[in-house]
Amino acid sequence: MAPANLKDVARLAGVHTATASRALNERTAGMVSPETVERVREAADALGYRVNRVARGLKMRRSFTVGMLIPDITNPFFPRMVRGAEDSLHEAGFTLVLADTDNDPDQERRHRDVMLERQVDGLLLATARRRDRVIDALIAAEVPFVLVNRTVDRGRVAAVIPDDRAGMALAVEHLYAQGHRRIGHVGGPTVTSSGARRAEGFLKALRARGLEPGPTAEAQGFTIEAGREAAPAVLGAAARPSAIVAANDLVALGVLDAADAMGLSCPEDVSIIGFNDMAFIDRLSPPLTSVRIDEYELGRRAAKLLLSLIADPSSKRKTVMLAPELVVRGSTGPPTLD
Amino acid sequence: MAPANLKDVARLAGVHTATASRALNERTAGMVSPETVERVREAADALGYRVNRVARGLKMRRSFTVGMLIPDITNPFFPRMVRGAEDSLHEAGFTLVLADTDNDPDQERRHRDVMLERQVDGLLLATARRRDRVIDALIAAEVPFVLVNRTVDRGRVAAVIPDDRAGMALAVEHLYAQGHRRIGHVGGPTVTSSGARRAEGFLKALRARGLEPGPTAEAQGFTIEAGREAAPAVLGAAARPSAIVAANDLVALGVLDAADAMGLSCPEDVSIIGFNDMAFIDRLSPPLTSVRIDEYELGRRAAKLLLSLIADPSSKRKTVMLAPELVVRGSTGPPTLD
DNA sequence: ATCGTTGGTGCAATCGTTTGCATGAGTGAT
DNA sequence: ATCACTCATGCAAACGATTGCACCAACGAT
Repeated sequence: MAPANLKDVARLAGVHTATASRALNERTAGMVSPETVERVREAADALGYRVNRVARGLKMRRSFTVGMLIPDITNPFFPRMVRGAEDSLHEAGFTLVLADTDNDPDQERRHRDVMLERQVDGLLLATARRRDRVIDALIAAEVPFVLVNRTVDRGRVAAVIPDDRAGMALAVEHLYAQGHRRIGHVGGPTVTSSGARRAEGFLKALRARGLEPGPTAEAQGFTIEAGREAAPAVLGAAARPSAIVAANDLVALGVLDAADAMGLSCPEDVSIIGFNDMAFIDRLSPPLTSVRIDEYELGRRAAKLLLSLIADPSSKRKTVMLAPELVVRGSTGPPTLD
Repeated sequence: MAPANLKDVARLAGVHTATASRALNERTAGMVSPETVERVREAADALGYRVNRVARGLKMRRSFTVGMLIPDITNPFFPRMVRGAEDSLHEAGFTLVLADTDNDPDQERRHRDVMLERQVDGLLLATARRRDRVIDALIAAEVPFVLVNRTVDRGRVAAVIPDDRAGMALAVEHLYAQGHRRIGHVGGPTVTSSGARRAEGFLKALRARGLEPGPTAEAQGFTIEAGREAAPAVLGAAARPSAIVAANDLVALGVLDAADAMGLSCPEDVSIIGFNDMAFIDRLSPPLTSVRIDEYELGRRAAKLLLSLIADPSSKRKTVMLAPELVVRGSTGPPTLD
């Protein structure tokens, strides 16, 4: 037996579908007499009526659905972010559609298109590159969207990102205070704002302390693997740094692996700092000192921003920066004198 | 300017919308002359036409959308599962709608309803309890669904779960081989099939070796916190076990914490085995010995099963069990003689 | 008694597709 | 030349809701 529709409810209640629709809708129930509302509600209950949101969406040209594109849910950085977004979305009656893109522009494009075809009311993107054609097209099409974690170089866009430069300053300051003077950096891909801004922030913080820039390298991705590959260039530099700031926690783990492979131990031979303070990073050996970003809040704020953009498309696109916080653990310590 | 619809395309190509629809659809393009198909395609390209899947879904009574309910994406067990499901779904042209329920039946019910209102073609549930009203309703409504990771006690349902009993046998055998004779268990909530089956499997494996059942306790959830709270009952038993098998990795971490708090070290004073072999569990200190479950495969198989159920609703509901594998690491070792 | 107002309801169009059926042109067999 | 078919296309009715507008009854004010 097919599920009941509005017409069935209306027939049972002895009213027109228009009246039934109004009676069932919070916003319009005031137009209908209280007795009728009651009668319609009873009929709906009796039939187990549930509104068909697809039909409603077609008519209202609003799907109450938001798409979210992330590189990879399997990367422990993202789940908290997704959860933050999901929670505020649900609170507002929206549904989340999720897709992973593996940082592949083709996949991003494809998923973006499918989501638009599904008439999502807006998009949450954690996949931005500094120059991003996928995003340019979104701007051109005037689709409401908010960038999360990463942003683009130019154009007024809505974004919620960590204060990357401030985070790097915290990291460098901590190492400086512990006595480190030769500090290296294993950065992330500079095609992303996180990679670029963190590298900049690192250099700026060094300069602020009057230190020479230490050896740096660029990891090809924000992954353990990429960190492992990039690290030797820094660890093996002529004047080996006594400390390394990594672009994020996964890269830091890669650096840790590389150090291990070179027979260097952490923090005795080299201190290492990560970025994000991912889940479980505190239980590794050694527990990683990291620049904490509230990932949940990142997602939550982005969703809220998107909702306001959807409600009022003419509202100002703004970039929100979340303040980082340093969490000191076992992977950093004073340099060994030599 | 509103995005182009089929009528616009048809007008530009000089044909009826029906013809345009057929021309653009792979399946029906054969009904239309090749020249017309070409003309319609060009018109569609020129206008940047994208099909409105909401409208299509309404007409076809198929949304090509699948809902997935999980307890909490933030729990490192789930991301790989979600990813597995997502990948096979996308491959088949379906979209994934995700929701977290925090193991709260009310939330499960609410999300289930919203998803049905959104006309999802089927549901993937990682939230099952052994007796589950939410699921009973799904059966009654004849909605295609597949359970993942956990299943229900009765009724023919489609499910993809790990072979919990076999997994526990692997764990117990390993400990036995290392010389352990007094083995305890910190189980998960027995309202779930995982909790119940693993506890059963544990006892059965002991009996198979002719061992007395060691001390056991039931954690209130599959979390570190719950493991920490339940562990003392086992660790503090009159005859302290030399090894403990935990219901999953998070519970194992809780047990580890509790042991630590009691001044016991692992694996010297007590060996600990987890279940699932979650991401990063190999990098903790000590690296956890665990019963490996292929989480990605769990999600992938469940999605495939669901797709076949959607394609043919009358097809047989079957339970697929995935074989576990033991991964031995630093948290287990021979018992210390005393 | 008349008129304007208000409140409740119904009518019908509409959102953008898909699809069963009708139609008409062209083709080949008889 | 006729008939039966096939092929390509158009027509119009859905799918299940929402909503602007029209309508009508009741009511209070003058």
